[in-house]
Amino acid sequence: MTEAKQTEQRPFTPIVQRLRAAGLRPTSQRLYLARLLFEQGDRHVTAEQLHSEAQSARIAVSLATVYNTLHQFTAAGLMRELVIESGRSYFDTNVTNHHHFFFEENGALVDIPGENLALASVPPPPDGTRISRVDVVVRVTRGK
Amino acid sequence: MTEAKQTEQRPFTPIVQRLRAAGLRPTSQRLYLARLLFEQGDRHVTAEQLHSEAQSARIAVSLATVYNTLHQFTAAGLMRELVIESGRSYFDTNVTNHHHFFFEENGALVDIPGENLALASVPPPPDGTRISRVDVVVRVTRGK
DNA sequence: CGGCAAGTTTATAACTATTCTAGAGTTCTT
DNA sequence: AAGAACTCTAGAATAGTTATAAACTTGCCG
Repeated sequence: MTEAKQTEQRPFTPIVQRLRAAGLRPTSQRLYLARLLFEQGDRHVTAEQLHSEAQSARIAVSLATVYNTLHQFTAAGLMRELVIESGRSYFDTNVTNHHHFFFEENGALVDIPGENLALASVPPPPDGTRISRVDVVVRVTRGK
Repeated sequence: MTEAKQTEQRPFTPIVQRLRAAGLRPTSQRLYLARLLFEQGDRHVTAEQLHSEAQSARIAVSLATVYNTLHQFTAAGLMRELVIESGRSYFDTNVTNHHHFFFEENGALVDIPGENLALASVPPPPDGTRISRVDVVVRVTRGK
């Protein structure tokens, strides 16, 4: 069994390190969720989506843990939370500078790389404050 | 009573017309809410806020009606709905082209006039779609 | 005006996404 | 190996919002 465990665990190594660096214990739930999140390119998921994806993959993890984990990953800077529609939060695995297309008909999100959308001028933040982030959402609908 | 009613009703006239133009019957609930919304400059309110404001002003209107009214006004183009934080919607009485500062510490919203924030380039929308709106949220925190 | 159809309001129940709770289980350190 | 700290979980609780169905208004027609 030791052998099987090792080959199974090898892909976790880099993730274990990311979690440790973020001050999070590498529990099995976090590791499995991290793999779902970070090993297939940039993703935009809701907690419910990720939970049912985990279920399908036979990963035993409760919905509460999915929420906790998404928030911890977000706090650690591994993800970013996006709120676009009332009633649900998306979590984005792409934490580089970028923006989004939002498809109003089906709620889908697609990245717009930072270099494809330029802000010519942003007004100075009010006194005593600083800009923590600028979010641009380009809403699109079906139509000519 | 007729006299008092008339002087009291006069300020409603322009609003009555706006509602009629939008295909909405000018009921007393809609008229009172419209006055709260449109007679004090640009506003960003949540349904709960508007409801308690109405209560303070001794306007008998249920929370359900506040929600209905805000949605109807939004559908009629008199307002715009903004979603920035999970769990609550803001309704904005300013429907001209503009964006927002969002104060992360207290959830306040402040308008940025359209001419103060320029988008140098927006990528073309995916095939078969068109841009219905671009929302820019500049998040600010307390700090130097 | 009188009265009917269509539209509106309301209290309340229902719902959805999310957070909380407290006890059981896991991980880390020594 | 053992205790402390942390984490997970089922289920209850919460918040904001939407649905329901009955009562009430409004607009319209004669």
